[in-house]
Amino acid sequence: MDKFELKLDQAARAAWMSYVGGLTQDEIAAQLGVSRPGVQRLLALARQEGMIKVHIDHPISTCMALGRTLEEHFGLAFCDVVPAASQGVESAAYYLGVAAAERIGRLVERNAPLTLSLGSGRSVRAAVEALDRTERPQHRFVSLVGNVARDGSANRYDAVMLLADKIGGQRFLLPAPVVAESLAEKNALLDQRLFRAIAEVAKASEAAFIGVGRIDRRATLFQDHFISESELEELLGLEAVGELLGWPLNSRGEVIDCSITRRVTSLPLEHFGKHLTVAIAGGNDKAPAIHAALRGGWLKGLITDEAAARRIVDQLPTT
Amino acid sequence: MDKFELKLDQAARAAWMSYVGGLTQDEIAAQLGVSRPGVQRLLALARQEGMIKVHIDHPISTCMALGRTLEEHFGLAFCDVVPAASQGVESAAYYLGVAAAERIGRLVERNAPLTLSLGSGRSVRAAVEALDRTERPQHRFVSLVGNVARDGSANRYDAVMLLADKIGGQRFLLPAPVVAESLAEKNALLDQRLFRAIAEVAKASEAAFIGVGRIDRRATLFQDHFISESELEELLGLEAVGELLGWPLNSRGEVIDCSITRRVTSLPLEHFGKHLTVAIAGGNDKAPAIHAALRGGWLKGLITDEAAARRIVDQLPTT
DNA sequence: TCATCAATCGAGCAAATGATCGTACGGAAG
DNA sequence: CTTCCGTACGATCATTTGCTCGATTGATGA
Repeated sequence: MDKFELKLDQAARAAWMSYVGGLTQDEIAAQLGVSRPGVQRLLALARQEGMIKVHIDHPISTCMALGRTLEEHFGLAFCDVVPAASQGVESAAYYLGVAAAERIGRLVERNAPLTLSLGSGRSVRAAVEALDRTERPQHRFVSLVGNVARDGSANRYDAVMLLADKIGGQRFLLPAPVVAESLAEKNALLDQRLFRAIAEVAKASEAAFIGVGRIDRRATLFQDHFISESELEELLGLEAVGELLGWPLNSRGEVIDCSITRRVTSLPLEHFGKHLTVAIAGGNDKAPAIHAALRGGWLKGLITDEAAARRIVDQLPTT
Repeated sequence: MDKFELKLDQAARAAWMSYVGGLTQDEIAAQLGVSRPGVQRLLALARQEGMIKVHIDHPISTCMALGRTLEEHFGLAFCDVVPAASQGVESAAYYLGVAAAERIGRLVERNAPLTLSLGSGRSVRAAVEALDRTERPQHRFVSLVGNVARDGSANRYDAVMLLADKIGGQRFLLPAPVVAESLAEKNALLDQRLFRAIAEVAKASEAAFIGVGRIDRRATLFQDHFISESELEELLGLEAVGELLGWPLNSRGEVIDCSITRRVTSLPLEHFGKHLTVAIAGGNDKAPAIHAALRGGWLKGLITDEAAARRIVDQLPTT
């Protein structure tokens, strides 16, 4: 056992004494024969290494009720609703990420090989960041959207690399922009053998965790220059309210046919009919986009927050 | 939803924000619109109601190694070793109780009807106290030792009542002292229809969680006046080192035949051959008694602490 | 309607925790 | 063997949490 493993062992013991035994850091220090700040560091290490699993074993009724309503109305396999965070976009993504990590964790813990696909987005990334490490080299992870921005840099919200690092599986990335410059460029990309091979892996995946994009000036598609200002206006003019994997949707959840749609390089949404397609998205501002995705019937699972869930539920026809 | 349920809901939300979201109590107070001490009270309520489940997802190597050694040497289905507590008997029982509650919880969570039997003892009681509530009215819980002390009061360490309250199952208590005043009294008790009915339920149980008693002046049998001082000396003279369900054992784990043994009203240990019989006991002083029970082959599972485990392992023949 | 009692609240204080900074130690390289 | 760099430690300080006590509010009974 090397030094780091000894450290982890001691951190586990300190964590056990603190969280289970209810001892103070001073008490633990006395028993382990280290200083009080040393115990503090051991506990911090235990938290950082993801050893401490906290589960709140009591449903929050309002979140549960919202989730049940959305499951029933849209025929979802599940809908997890986390408490709303009112402190900024990062912490909202973190809450969603923790809940999503629990779902992803349950899928990847099995031994039979699994092919899992990921979209992009801040919440999808947060989910992978919140996921604990494990060793399942038999699994495969594949990107559903291109991981290259228009300037050639990697997509900042792509998480397949990190997921494969954590779980040890094979990784399949799309070296392409989500929206091509032209129809010719898109066709050239789709014709590439690498592209077709990755598309086949994606089609074979059992589950997909994806974000939901909004269509406004803060949309990633616009901010990362995949579409121009005039194209944004075109989408808004066609009443686009959101996007899934780059495909723009109107409020009924229909993919809008326009010049942008023809240049999207992602696998068409129709291919995901048999997948467990799970969206990870929340926030008041995202509610219209999430609602559209639900109405379009593209989703089998949803991980959202209270703010978005409430806003969607408020707009459902009453029965 | 009544006021207490609203309170529990709010406590769950505060707990989620604190333990999962990592927010401070001031931050939670701002979001929930209550005072900071109010949040502190909500978190205290959440802890008191057992909503917060903490699991340390990393083994402590020394505990694990001791457990594996004892499993292999004595052919146990499992051996859980918790870190030693050095702060007094109550906290040692608490550590053992938490680990045992996890095992009991896994058994009772199933839906198929289960019959579970319990011995008595401080650690058995601590296990039931640490167990979370659930609703399984189809289960049955039965006492393995009489729940009546010599003066007619209820056994202070009997936990079947509490267990049945928490899980909602049927309860079968033995209205008898663990050691009768005389052989005639014992025979009269065993002849009672109620007694025989409860004994049949106990025989039908799949698992039994029992304590291990010591034989010295601090033994419960002596302190609660089931045996006299001269009888204690008799047991010590016969080299009794421990007891299971009132049955005294020598260091080889054999039940000692003597005047006390003939008056014990519990089900004889031979009846438990096919049960998952799990002892919950720890502490340096209990090590000889636990070791005797192991050598006698009476146990299929053990939940102990590091101090006891190390002392037993140190006495095993080396190979 | 008023008085009393119980429950809950928040201010404030003590205890516990989280983090920073200066120092020391160990290992590696020259 | 010496020097330098990186890591870890403990003292100390700032922040957070746990708890107590006095005050307030609400409910119940006369």
